Amino acid sequence: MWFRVDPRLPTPVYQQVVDGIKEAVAKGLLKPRDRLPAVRELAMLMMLNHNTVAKAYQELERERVIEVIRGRGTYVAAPSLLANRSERIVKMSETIKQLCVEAYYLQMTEDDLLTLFQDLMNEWKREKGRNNT
Amino acid sequence: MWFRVDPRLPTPVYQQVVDGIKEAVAKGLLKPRDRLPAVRELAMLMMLNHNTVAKAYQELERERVIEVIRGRGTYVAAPSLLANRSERIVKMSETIKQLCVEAYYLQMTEDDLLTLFQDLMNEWKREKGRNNT
Amino acid sequence: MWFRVDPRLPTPVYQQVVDGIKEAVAKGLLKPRDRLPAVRELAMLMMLNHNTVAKAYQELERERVIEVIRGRGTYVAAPSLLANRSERIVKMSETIKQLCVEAYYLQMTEDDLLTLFQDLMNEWKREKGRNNT
Amino acid sequence: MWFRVDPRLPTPVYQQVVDGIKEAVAKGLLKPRDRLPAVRELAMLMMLNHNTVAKAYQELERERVIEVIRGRGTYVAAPSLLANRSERIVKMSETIKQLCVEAYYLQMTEDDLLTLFQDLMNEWKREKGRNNT
DNA sequence: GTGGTCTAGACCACC
DNA sequence: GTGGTCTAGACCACC
Repeated sequence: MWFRVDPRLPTPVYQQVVDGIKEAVAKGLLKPRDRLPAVRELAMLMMLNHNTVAKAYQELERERVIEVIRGRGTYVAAPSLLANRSERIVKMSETIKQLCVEAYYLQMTEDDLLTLFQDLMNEWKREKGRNNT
Repeated sequence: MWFRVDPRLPTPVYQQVVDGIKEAVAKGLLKPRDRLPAVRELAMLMMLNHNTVAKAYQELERERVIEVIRGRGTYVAAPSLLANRSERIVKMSETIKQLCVEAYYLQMTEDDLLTLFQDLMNEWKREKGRNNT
Repeated sequence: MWFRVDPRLPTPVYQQVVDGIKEAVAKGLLKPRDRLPAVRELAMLMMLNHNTVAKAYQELERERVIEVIRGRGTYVAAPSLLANRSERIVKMSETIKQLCVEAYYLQMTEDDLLTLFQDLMNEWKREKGRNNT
Repeated sequence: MWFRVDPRLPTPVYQQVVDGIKEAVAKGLLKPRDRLPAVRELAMLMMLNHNTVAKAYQELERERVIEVIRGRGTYVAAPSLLANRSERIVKMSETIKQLCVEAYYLQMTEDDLLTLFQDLMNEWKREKGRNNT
């Protein structure tokens, strides 16, 4: 499977499934039109109840990450853009602010943070490249 | 007060208090040795149950953000370094990865993200400068 | 074809076929005694499983919208009146009530709703006129 | 209670709860800031499982009809407006179109439909007036 | 007391 | 085979 789930974490299991699949799509491990495992199949593989996986799939469908075709199966959706530019920037800014607070408590300098950020972006880009060829 | 709390958000109220105070400290609005309001005082000001504020203070003390001196009051702690370098990098990397996933779904290019990141870091630095003079 | 079908919608595909054909008949695009495509033909045209189309035709026959004559084909039925006046009013009232609830949440005033209703009724009438000449 | 639920209907029970509460709010039986029964309380009253009611409440929160404050209770939300004018008109038009199709099959004339519509709107207005005084 | 999550297991509509 | 719903019952975090 493309991700793991740990029931001991405070994050609900169904949310971990949502995050895991979103990450796999973002990385290019799952591409638009790819078929996802059936609800009960994924539940079996990950040792979860089918209701938990169903809830994750429903949430992913609501976020337009996947498309559920009843009686047929579940597929990765074509990318779609909902929010406008300014809304997107507000959202990203919020996440970046949290990053800065975290960096403060880990006593990283602004330069350390910027360097780490650039390194990881490059690695991320490379990984996506590998998955797309 | 240095932050706001919204009970309707899915984030627990006590966690919002924790995050708000950590952010105020990171921004320099609250400095080491500054005194925080008493539990019941802050609860009154923010219209919260005092148990909620008490729980937040306990969590902040556990994270060594504040120091509670019984009978004397609650103070912002001097900065301390707990994790070692590699642990710190692992933690930050996890947060940055989440940032990349979020950026993917908002269809931001790597360049847009990097630019936004640099802009916000500069703004953050300026704001800290203002609070420290 | 006189309508479209989207398997991703929560409405079952066979129901979309039923609704589409009923709408085409109501608009006068299909008139009594017009011949409908054979099940497998319509299935091919709309890229559907023939079982799905067969189920839709069965439902339409049950509602007396179409008539299936074995070995001959499928035809739009002559209009017939099943329910009595009071039952009809109860049914329409239920639908109108849902309309009012929806209007409330879209914050439309009664006047806006009435105006929109009258406009659409006129447009509907004109469209039917065009199809009947 | 302000509505009924029938498990034999094809509409899922949790959806009937959603519709029932939305209707009660639209009619003014429930007003902003009113407290709803606790999940388990409503479940008991309506002879449903608490999970079913919880699912309904979550859906209502997503649609911004109610606000859930964890650990405290559930309240009717202040009215909010999300869609813009043209989107709202598109949505209402879709519902009105369905109304016209239904009217055709019940062989109501346009005049009958308009009269019925106006009558029900007046009744609806009166009922809301009663609940608001 | 409040809502949220999860498993187990049954039943159902749809394709 | 596919996803969706529902009950029963347990456990949990939060206020």
